[in-house]
Amino acid sequence: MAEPVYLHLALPTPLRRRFDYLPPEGTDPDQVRHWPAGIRIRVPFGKQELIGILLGVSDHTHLKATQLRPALERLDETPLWPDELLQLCLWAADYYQCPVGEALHVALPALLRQGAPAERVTEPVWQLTSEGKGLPEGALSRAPRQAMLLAELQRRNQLSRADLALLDIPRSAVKALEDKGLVETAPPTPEAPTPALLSEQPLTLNSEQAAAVSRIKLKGFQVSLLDGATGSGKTEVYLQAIARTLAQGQQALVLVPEIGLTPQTLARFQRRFAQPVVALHSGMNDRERLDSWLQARSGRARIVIGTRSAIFTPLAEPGIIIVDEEHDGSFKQQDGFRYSARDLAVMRAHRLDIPLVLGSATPALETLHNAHQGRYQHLHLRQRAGGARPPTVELQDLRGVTLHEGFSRDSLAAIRAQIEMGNQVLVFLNRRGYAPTLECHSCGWLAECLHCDARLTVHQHPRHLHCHHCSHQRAVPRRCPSCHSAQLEPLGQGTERSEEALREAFPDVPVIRVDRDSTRRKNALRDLVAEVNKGEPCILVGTQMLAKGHHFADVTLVVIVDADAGLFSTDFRAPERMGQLLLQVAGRAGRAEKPGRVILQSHHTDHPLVQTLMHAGYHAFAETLLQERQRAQLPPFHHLALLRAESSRPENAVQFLRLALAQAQRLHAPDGIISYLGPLPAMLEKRGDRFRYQLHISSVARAPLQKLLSQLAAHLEADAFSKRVRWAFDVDPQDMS
DNA sequence: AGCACGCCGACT
DNA sequence: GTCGGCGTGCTC
Repeated sequence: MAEPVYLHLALPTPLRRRFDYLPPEGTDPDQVRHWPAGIRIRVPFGKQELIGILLGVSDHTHLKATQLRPALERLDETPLWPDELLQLCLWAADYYQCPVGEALHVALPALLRQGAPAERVTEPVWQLTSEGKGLPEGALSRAPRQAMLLAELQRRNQLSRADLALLDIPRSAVKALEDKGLVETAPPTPEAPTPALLSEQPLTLNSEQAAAVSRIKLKGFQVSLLDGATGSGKTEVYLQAIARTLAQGQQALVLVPEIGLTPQTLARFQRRFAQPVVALHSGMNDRERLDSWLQARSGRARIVIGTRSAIFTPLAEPGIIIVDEEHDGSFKQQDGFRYSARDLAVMRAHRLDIPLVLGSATPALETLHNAHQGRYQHLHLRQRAGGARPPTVELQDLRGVTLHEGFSRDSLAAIRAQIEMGNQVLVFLNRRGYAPTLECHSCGWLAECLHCDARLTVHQHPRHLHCHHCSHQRAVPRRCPSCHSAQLEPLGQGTERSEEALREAFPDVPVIRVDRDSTRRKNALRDLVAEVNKGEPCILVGTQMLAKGHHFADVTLVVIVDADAGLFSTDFRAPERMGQLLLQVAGRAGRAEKPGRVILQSHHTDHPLVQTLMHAGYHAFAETLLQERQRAQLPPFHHLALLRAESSRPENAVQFLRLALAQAQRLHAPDGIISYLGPLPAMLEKRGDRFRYQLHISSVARAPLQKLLSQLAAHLEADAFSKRVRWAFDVDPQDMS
């Protein structure tokens, strides 16, 4: 009789264990022995059924025969990931101290998690009818979406549903052309390789851009930091580096920040390359995401552009990875599997032995440090492409100055001057809503959230109080709940209030607010951006949504209402983020021939960090911060991990962390290598009725920290007390809140 | 995480 | 007399 054989599976549970099963009933053990890692297996689990990932097969198990149950079904013929990517996921689960099953789960498109077949469903495609082909160019000028569809079909013959989504062409436009008899559906033609590489001429590079492209390797591992101010033409460098990769028959993976994946970004790649481009982002439905994923895996898609989780896209012939705006916080997942897509990109490129480009105008301190250490190649783009001049930046000292709804008289005058000259103005304020809180003028009562340690934000459209931390909402009280006075006043500035104030001050120009609330509707942001890009004078008021991924060529003045947020935070990364955000916003001005001007309103104009940023620039600013980090033994000089715990009972979370600290100290006594801090309350101690605390573990070296975390995780999981709290590690935390 | 079991308060 | 609150325990 054949030796018994056991399946070792990763299951989507928070348990840090692998689960062993018997092969499904009726399978031949000698065949099962050859099942590859990375296929999905459906199994019974308690009273439920789960889909697990096969990690391996062996003739050993630590369990007794009575404890084992047979698996139900093998779901895949071939592994879902190439071995390279499965290994990367396993490495990441270990590095970020996340249960393997959860990590592998996050790395899969939703439909595959649910058991859908890993095959493309062949959908019909749209093509022109003979009547449609006869139409002259520039027809249907009164229906721009339909005209765009027509133009695309004339250029590319056929468009799939995914192509339409990528080009942002609504189904209504397709339907309209079908009804007119200009467009018809057809079965998809078998895939023919597109011979042409480019569908438009590349731009001429300036000397720095050309040098950058030539210094990016064609083959072999290399990390390049492409360090160039807004408008210096980083994207063109990416495009030309990608073109070389495509020319040698390989694919490109491009990661962009969450709100950076705009239709404009996609359109730029689509326009340039005659080869299939697919996107992967949160705005797509499950079917579209799976389709892009499968096209990347099969190698049909030659360029994959996606947000954070796209780092887990399988590629048939990977050739280059690009991470745009690499400093952006959205590359770090903030719950569950807390991975950094940028850091994993470095690891993946290394394991694939291919080049990686990290691009930013304001590189992360970690990245700059790596460049200084010679681990990354540092490529500078100092010239502004297209001859645009950098904006002039001036500080507006607010001390002792009368403010009109948050604006100084000088700022308002500057806005007026630009509007009168027919230009556009951008007002930046990183606070949505009307006012950050509601105060009783007679007794000092403040509107606070019942579920969090936070003030409620006043909103006017519609009028209500809103907690930005737990999404709790309440009506605005008419009288103070404490002293019954009617003198309740909104305190401080939000985007809604600035919008209102600017409308009153400038009744003749449109004031356009851009924040999460004003862009909730589908396509709202696109429509607002299109409106602004008509070039008519207007005032844009908005949050950091305005700072990323959008170009407003006619903006000549940027007013930053409050430059001080972040100077006095307890989060050690706050000043870095402040500097990056200010420069990103400032970069919106003066992109075209028109020179730009930036006004920074501040109560701390003589703060050394503000001074350095203003007068010496981002690199000197970053240098100062790096020196502070070194002195304070913070990242990137020391490595940091948090053990986070939360519970509806604060004493449970604190007690859990105390036990964890004691255990950690037994495993690795504090010495010159590892040190401990805490338990400390999180920045928002109570959030959504849960009390949150953290233990900081810092280490001079990676390896001992890694070893400690693995051992500690095993101990914690075995401890019965750990079941009373929600706990997780956050390795390389990006946000201390 | 799910999903069970298990023992104490306000309802038909 | 039951429905259901969430504490505790288990899942190959």
